[in-house]
Amino acid sequence: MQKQTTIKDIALALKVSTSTVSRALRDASDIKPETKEAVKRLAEELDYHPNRLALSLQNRQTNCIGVIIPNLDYVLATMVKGIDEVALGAGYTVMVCQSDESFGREITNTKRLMDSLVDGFIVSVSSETKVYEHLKKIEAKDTPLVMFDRIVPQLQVPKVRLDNRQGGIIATQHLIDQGYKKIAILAGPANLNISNKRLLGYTDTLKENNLKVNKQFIIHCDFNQDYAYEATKELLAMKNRPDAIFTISDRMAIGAMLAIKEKGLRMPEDIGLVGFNNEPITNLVTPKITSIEMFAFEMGKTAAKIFIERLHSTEDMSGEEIVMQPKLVVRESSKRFIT
Amino acid sequence: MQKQTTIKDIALALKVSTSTVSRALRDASDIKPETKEAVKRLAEELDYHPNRLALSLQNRQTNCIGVIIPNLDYVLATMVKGIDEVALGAGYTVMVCQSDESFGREITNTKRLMDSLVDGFIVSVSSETKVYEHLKKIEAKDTPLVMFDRIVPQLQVPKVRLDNRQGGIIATQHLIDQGYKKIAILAGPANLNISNKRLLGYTDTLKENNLKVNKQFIIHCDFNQDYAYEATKELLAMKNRPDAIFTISDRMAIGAMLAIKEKGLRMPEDIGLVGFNNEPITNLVTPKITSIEMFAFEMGKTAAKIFIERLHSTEDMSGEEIVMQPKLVVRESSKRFIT
DNA sequence: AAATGCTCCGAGAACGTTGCCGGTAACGCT
DNA sequence: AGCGTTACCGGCAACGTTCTCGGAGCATTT
Repeated sequence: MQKQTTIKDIALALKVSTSTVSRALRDASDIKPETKEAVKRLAEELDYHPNRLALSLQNRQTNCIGVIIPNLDYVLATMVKGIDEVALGAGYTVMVCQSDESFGREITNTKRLMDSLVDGFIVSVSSETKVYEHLKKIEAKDTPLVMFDRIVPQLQVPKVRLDNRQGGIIATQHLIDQGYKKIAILAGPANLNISNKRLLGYTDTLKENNLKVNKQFIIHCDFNQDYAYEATKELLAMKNRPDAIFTISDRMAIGAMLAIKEKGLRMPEDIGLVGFNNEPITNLVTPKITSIEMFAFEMGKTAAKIFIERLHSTEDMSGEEIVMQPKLVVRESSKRFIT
Repeated sequence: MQKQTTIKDIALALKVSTSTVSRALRDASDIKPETKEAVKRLAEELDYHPNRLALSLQNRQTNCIGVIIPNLDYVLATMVKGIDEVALGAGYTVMVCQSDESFGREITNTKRLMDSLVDGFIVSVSSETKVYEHLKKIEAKDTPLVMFDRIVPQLQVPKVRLDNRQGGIIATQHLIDQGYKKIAILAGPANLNISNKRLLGYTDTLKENNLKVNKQFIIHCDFNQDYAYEATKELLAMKNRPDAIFTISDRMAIGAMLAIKEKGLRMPEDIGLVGFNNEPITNLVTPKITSIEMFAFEMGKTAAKIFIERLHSTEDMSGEEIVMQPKLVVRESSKRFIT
């Protein structure tokens, strides 16, 4: 394709060896100032750029980070931005690959990047991922791997995650404090750790408050507005319907909201609603939706920092786990009492 | 870092040459079936993966596409998804780099990827980009470059874009048809082509309908909810305020909506509002916002297709320009009459 | 019996760069 | 005069892969 100018071209033109050119360009010692100047001038003139491929092949590092994420929704995009910021600052380029919530594509992506294209991975698993051989293989090859947000607890790698149980707790406790008694939860995919931890926070809080845990009120469904809409319709059709719904994402909260409105119920009077992620949209719909802030940008930055630390440190960091605290943001959809 | 198994390891173990191993792995001819089998078995056993770096260095192609985008909002994320889909299918990996609307970072990103890391670029410029030397340099080096969405007309490269003028026309004509007479426009950054083309459609349509173009009603501001909010407040504070606002993005429409609501005006009765992009949020707020669908996913797919075509074709494609037609989606914020 | 053809394989160069080693010249010191 | 030191530079190997070329060994043809 393109005829790149190489170190050889410069060497030939200046009648010196490639070694000398290399030295000059790298500001190494052992070089006469005049030669250095001449080389640099010609390099500038010919618009020389070092071939990163050759460099990487030689010193076995690419200065690239592979970021595998399930999609590019608001939260993930924000996290990626955080990763990007730190990575760029540290001289790394990130390769973002979406698995599109597909296990198969997650595997394809990791495999492709594994072949010496990246120095390591920052991963958040897809909702389909139930088996982790591809991730184990990464660490088995001594390639740094850091997980964030949708982590896999049983893997011995550094992790950055939200205190999801705590998120479930503060959401549920808030609803209870507002006088709701029959609280349903739209939990995410059952094999996702974040789902289960938020669900755990929910059940624990119910028990804590001596409220019955009703299995019918626990619904697992995809992170998807439409599924949430359907699930909510079913919930509301019950003879003994819930008087509050806690959804594990804002997208699902939107779906729930649509179903609630369609049914003609008022929020927060007839039914309470709490989402998760604190996306901007929660502040724009009517009623505004109470949600849980998870500091996505910070989480992305932290993940990248940990990754770079892992990359340069020789000691074992597999136990490292950074847990961020969520924060309740109360809005109209659940505020019955003035507190 | 990791001790990769190479073709050499296999050769050594099997007491054959690396050439033979290479042949076996590539299913080349000139190889005895038994040898091939043996090599393949051992490769499997040792979990051999070819070093993409070495391959790329050798045949001067990386099978990577550099995608430079200004941010990762809904529209761009959707486009990236489209690019991803086509690229993956064609055996390419994409490197997504956000310039974060910063000219400096756009340059950094292109430079970094230029150094033999990608086979070419798919680019949408930042809102700060007013000079295009970095993009010219790409094509000067015979590296394929395709622009999409936020294109630069004066560059001789294949382009995929929306018919932005047409978008401006249908939005403005719709408002006129609904009886609005004093239509303001929140245009984007003045140096962005998409802004000016949508603006052009707006002014042309006003003239077409014998309506006066009021310079005070044309406001350039960033693609930003807050700026749009402020700008709208100013518009509404005029003695002779507009009775409709056309914003060049939905994010700006949201900002405008907030200002309108704050002022106590009703949509569509007191004032009409039309956005651009047809993001899901337009359908969720109250009132639902009329918008222009731009088929972002399709545009992403097309850009990737054109890119791959450009990559493999020898003939000049610099004149290629694919123009997609926008579509008006009428919602509550502008519908005064039943049509 | 010699020539030809086929099947299979190895050696070596190349891609662009750096690291290591060695070498030459000039200089100062005993 | 001989030696060590310094400053500067070139040669070569290596990173992992493929490509081109040139065989060796054997069977078939003339």
